Amino acid sequence: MSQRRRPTQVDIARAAGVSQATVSLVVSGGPASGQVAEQTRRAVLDAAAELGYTVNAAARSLKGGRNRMLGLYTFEAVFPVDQRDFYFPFLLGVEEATAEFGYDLLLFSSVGTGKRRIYSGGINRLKVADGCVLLGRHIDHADLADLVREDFPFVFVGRRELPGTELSYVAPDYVGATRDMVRRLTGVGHRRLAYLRPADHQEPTRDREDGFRAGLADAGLPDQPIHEIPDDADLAATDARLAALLDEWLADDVTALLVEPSEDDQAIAALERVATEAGVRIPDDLSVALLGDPAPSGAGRATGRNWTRFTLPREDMGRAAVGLLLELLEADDGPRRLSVACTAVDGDSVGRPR
Amino acid sequence: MSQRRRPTQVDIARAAGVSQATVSLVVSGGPASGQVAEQTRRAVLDAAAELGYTVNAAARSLKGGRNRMLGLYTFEAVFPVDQRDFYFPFLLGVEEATAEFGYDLLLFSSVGTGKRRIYSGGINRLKVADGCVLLGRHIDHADLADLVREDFPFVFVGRRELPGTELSYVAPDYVGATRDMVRRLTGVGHRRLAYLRPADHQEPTRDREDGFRAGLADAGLPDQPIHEIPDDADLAATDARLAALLDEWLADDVTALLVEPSEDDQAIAALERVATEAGVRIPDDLSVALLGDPAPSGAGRATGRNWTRFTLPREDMGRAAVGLLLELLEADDGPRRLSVACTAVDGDSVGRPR
DNA sequence: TCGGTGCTTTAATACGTATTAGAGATTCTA
DNA sequence: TAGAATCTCTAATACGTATTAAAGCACCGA
Repeated sequence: MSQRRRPTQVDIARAAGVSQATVSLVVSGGPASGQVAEQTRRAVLDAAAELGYTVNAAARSLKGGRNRMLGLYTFEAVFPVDQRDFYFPFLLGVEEATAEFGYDLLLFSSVGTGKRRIYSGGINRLKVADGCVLLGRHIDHADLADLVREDFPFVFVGRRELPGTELSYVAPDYVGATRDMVRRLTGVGHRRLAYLRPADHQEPTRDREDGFRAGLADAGLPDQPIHEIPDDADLAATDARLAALLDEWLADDVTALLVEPSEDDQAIAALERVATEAGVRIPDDLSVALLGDPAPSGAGRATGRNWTRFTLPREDMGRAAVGLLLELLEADDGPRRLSVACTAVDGDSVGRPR
Repeated sequence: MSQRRRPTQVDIARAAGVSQATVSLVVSGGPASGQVAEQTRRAVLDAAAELGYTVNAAARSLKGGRNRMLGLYTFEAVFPVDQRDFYFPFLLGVEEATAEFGYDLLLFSSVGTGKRRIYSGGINRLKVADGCVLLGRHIDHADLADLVREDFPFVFVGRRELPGTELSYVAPDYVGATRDMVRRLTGVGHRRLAYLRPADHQEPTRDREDGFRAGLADAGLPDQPIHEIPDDADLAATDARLAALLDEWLADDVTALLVEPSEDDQAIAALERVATEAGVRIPDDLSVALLGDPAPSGAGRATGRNWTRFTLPREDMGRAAVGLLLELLEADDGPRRLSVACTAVDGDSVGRPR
């Protein structure tokens, strides 16, 4: 009646009067499946149906080395409230693509990992999955080095560089998106543009700068001013700096401004404040476009303004990362990179030049 | 340097000059772990760290050990757009609690499983996890029976009954929530209440009825009318039926109505239509409270009205399910049940009696 | 010195599957 | 009709782990 134990291939074999190997041949439907006589095949299938046989995933993985599981490792907690909105689309894309390909998704909790312990915690857990998608800003470089050294297949969401190695990642096409944004501004008549970026000079920032220059070149315009906002300055200092810049721009007939959002969006909030104070209306007196999404909990969102910007194709990036990872599993012949187009968002912060 | 194959306990054993069994004792940290000499333990740990050892989940499950992984199996896709809002909080709760207890979460993709195929898919994948949280409305009873028969630890989100067995689940406290809602209505002066429920007579429906009666008893009121709305009727029929009921209630001096949301919320939409047509204003002429959340994509939400209702503590339920599951893993001594309190939501569909 | 007593380690085994070399049986070829 | 070719099936094995009975060892009391 109700067995305590699930029926195995051995049970089926006994019932059908064949060997376990034959059962395996029939049910796994592998390449050698055709060599089984129709009559035998039928007997096995009948017995399997009769006993309610199902394959044991653990055993199959053990034998084959693959688990048909993809991991998602996040360097920060994905779910906490203030991050939820930002990370969810990535998660969504990863989950959908994973399911589509018939894999299961293993979410690794980095929460409370604190110290890296080899067995229970730490990066090694990842390896129960066939490969891993990595998500999050604040990478533990030691962990990352471990993964690379051990030749574990993984794909980053977002561009990552590790000196001396080639990582696989899916990155937004910041160059193209920025170029398009410039094109859009010049398209409505702007001829003097300024560009405001955080002080730290990572790749995403450099890419946007390249896009900025390319956009200007497209429009046959000369290079235009690029300004930095220190990330760690206090509010007052930021305001003062921006006020000075604003004067400079107005004096210089700048009619449009590109701003790269930083992690806290201080600059964006400050800009809104300073402009209001100086009687400069956006977009009437100055068009402003953001080169990316305002920070999820940052001031840029808090202002309530619907900024003209481009937005990360987060879901697509998640999906693409899974695709890349599966390629990597298929043939581990080197790192994979992929650029995904950003989506332009019409806001109300861009108009025609005065 | 970078091995192609993942190091196993045998590799560690060789490196540390001990046996595989010793390695297993050290790294699995089981009950007999203390019997290993400190010096040996250290040697093993060092070798493991050196080689980057990680346990093979498949092998461990096959053997019957624990993985510190909890599964989340959904009978429908959790993420598809139209369900996203509804299921997400459960997922959130499950994920948070899982992480809190230091487990990882394995999301099983039921997507595309369609027919239960004997070989690749099916319910048995679940067993790579230590236990499983089950989520979703449309259960495959055969799958469920399998799980029970095999004595696999799982906890349902939502009350489930399987004839002949005792399942573990976390369920909303419909009795208490309904009782509170009645109390609230009688508290503001209502003395004649009516109760509208779908035709199918599942436990959740029965619970609410019990709560209704209890609430009436609390207020010292006699039993009040209970009406059914057939679930499969067409729109016109539903409208006609409701119109008739509305007349009846008004003639009977009913001032407040309790409605149990059904899967498609036809009744709620119909109620709004019929009331408008008859010139009956909600809540001025008739107070209406929902005994639960309107269906995620149903008409009840579409009306745009902010119904006074109670809402499922979805996140709490997810968390509680994980807690129960961990208890179950600790001591498999029988099914566990838990009731979670619902949250009252102030809407604008309830007022004082006319 | 001998048997006993903790203490530490190991050999052996089972879990359920996929694969491979080859064994039997049957049919084809010359 | 012998030998080759073909068709079916099976025995044996490996995958990596947890568990258990027992082995080895040092130390102790008698």
